[in-house]
Amino acid sequence: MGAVKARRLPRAVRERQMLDAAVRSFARHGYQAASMDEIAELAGVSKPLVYLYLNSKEELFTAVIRREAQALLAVVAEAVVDPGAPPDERLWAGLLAFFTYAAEYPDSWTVLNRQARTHGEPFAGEAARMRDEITAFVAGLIGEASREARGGVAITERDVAALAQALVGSAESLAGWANETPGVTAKEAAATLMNFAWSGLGNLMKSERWSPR
Amino acid sequence: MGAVKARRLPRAVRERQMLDAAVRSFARHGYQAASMDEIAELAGVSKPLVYLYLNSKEELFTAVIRREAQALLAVVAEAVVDPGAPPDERLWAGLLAFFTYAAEYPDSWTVLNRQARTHGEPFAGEAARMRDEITAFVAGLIGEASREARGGVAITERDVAALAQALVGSAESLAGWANETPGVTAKEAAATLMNFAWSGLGNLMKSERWSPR
Amino acid sequence: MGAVKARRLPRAVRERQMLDAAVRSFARHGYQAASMDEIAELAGVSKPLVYLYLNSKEELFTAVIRREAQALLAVVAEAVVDPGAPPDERLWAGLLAFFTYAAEYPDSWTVLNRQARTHGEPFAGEAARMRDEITAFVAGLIGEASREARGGVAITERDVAALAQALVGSAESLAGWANETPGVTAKEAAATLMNFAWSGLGNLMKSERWSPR
Amino acid sequence: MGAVKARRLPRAVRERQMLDAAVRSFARHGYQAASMDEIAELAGVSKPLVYLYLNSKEELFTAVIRREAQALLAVVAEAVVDPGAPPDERLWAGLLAFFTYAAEYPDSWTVLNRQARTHGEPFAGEAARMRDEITAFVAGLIGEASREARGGVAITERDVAALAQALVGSAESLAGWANETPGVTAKEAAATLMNFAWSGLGNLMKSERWSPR
DNA sequence: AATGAATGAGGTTTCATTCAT
DNA sequence: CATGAATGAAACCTCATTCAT
Repeated sequence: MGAVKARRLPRAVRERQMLDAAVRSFARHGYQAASMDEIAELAGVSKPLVYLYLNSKEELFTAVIRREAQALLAVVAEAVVDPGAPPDERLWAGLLAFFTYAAEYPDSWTVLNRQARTHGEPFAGEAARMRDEITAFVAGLIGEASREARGGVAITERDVAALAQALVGSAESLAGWANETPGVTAKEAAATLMNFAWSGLGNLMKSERWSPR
Repeated sequence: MGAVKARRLPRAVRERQMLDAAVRSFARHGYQAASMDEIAELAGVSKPLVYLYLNSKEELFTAVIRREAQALLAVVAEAVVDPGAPPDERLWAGLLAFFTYAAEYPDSWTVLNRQARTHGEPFAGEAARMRDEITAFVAGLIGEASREARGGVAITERDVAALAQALVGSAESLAGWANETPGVTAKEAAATLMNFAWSGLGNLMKSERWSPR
Repeated sequence: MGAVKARRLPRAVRERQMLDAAVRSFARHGYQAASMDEIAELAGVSKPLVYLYLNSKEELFTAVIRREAQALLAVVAEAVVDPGAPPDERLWAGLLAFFTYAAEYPDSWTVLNRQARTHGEPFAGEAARMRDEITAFVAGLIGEASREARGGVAITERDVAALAQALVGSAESLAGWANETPGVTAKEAAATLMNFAWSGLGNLMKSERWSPR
Repeated sequence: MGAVKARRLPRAVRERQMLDAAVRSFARHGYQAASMDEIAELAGVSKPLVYLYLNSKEELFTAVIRREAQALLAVVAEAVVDPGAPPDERLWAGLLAFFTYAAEYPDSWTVLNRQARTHGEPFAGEAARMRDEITAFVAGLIGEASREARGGVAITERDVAALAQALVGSAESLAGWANETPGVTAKEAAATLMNFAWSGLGNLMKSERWSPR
């Protein structure tokens, strides 16, 4: 009567169902507006079971953020794994992987980029950790490129950090735009960003700087 | 000496106090977690007065978003007003105004950039309207620059839109980073972004494009 | 600006406006749902003035009931004033006056018949007083008729009271029905009731009683 | 000994308790003045459970009206079930059942006759449906009697409707009077009404009509 | 392993009523 | 005389969370 009952599933399976449901719910309604009732129903289990496995709404959200962050990081890390490749190719691979992920799992991306960062501690911290990791990776690439660019001036570490922030921000913004603009592929978004960013970085390193007046 | 408690103020004054309080509260806790109780207390009035003037939590948040969006737009618009100036100088002026605003009114910026966009309709739409306006302005500058760059290849409208998204995203990201990194000035953030972005755009127009492999 | 200001009217006039507004509001929304705000606005005055003159919502409602009850009683009393006329003609005149009043002032009738009786003390008591007066008058007529009917059996006082209740209830019900059935006149309603009631009473007095089995 | 507090009852039982409590509360205070807090307490449960099962105050009141209307209708219908009996005996049985119900469940009767009809849509409509059903049944009996009365004049359908309204109004009024007058039995009230009404109807059919002047 | 039954705590909203001019 | 400004109190409703089976 009612839903088909799938009883006695192993814990790991049940937990995955719950986290999947939670991702959807948190992405659509936000942390506060998402209700444990809806999540349990989406997951096809009763509420007490959610509590038995995930303990509280806060822990559930944290678990969601952690899992999704790991997934995104894994996808990107896998793409950029070749340490011998030149930095621009590694950046390209990473961007492609990132835009593909954002397009393929929009709820996951929404949770990471919007909900987690918007709803204070401890969620923001959890999300920041992942973002920092990506930013640090990007900063590494920029530093690498700057060291390879002979004859250029040195770039301070803070400059590198700032540039990485800018690049990551571009990617985040483009991901949102790509997701809501019909017909924009991950590849196209990545290409736009490479053109925009890498040339700018290149000039920077050749010390062709822009200055006011 | 100095009224400790100023009672019977005219409506306009009270409304401003309430909106100020609401900006703080929404920025710190988010739309849902902010309580009308706290907002009323921050504003130094009773809850019913907030409802008498602003009608509901939703309308209050909407009013906040509208007021803050207007304020940000006004500041930027004022900075870029000179239509005779070259596009890079106008962009520079706009960025400087923007980073200054974000640094000076971090709660306002948080509400616009995080809370409004994260909490669904009708708030997201209200915030999107403002962001679109800024993005359109940036796109205008990019288009202008592209037309001035002789010998370059044409840039499609979608390219321009994408680049504007990227640039705006960079600015948003840098604003957040500047606000939480001690010692970073608005001018510095703006300079980083100009170097990063404008040169990239310049190369783009000279059709020095990056392409994979 | 806004409403035309009619200032400095004599108190009696203002009070009448307020009571008129209150009758409408109480009839339409009921005692609780009617708001002092709406009543003040309907009356074209500010809320504090309502309180200055009528003191509280409860007193306002009481004043309304009293005024309307007086008005209805006055109308009926005026109709049945001729003490020399036979009881059936006096009843007829009273019914006609009553149905006419209910049709002409439906809000007043609603307040008296529904709202006052439904909302507990002290309102129910106030309305009961008026209803009792009418019922007593009807009982008087019945008693009179019964004494005139020679050869009949005596009717106990309680029978008379019960019959008066029945007759008054018929009238109340018919008034509601007449008001919501298009094309039914006060005269028609009164005629139906006379036919129904007076003959029944007549038979009763001739002791042609109905009994079960 | 004997569970002082019976916890974890099945839903159906709890729902009944809640409806019972609501009948009491609505009868005593009216729809608006009755508080969900009091109803929950009367029912011996917490407020959230009331909402879980009945959804809202409005739905609760509607459910109450429906249940009580069904109960009253059922009682009356059961009494008049014999279609072979002559109309006066069927009326007598129905009246007896009705007065008995009103005496035995005064809160239910108050809710149906006063509160539901006084508090606007959708409650009034719900109550009107039941009253219309009863009125239609009475009208049927009157029509039946009129057809049986040979030699009389035809009674128009509107006359029949009006007479039914009058008879039902009598019954309502007498029920209230009986309930608040000590020592009046249901049988007595029913007898008074039969004497009053049936003879009047009889005369009507013999066309012994009362007319003014 | 899984759930129907139940609630404490807190949120938004409304309204009669008063103060100070 | 008249009112704009202001509030205490209480209502409806929701939700994360737990108990008992």
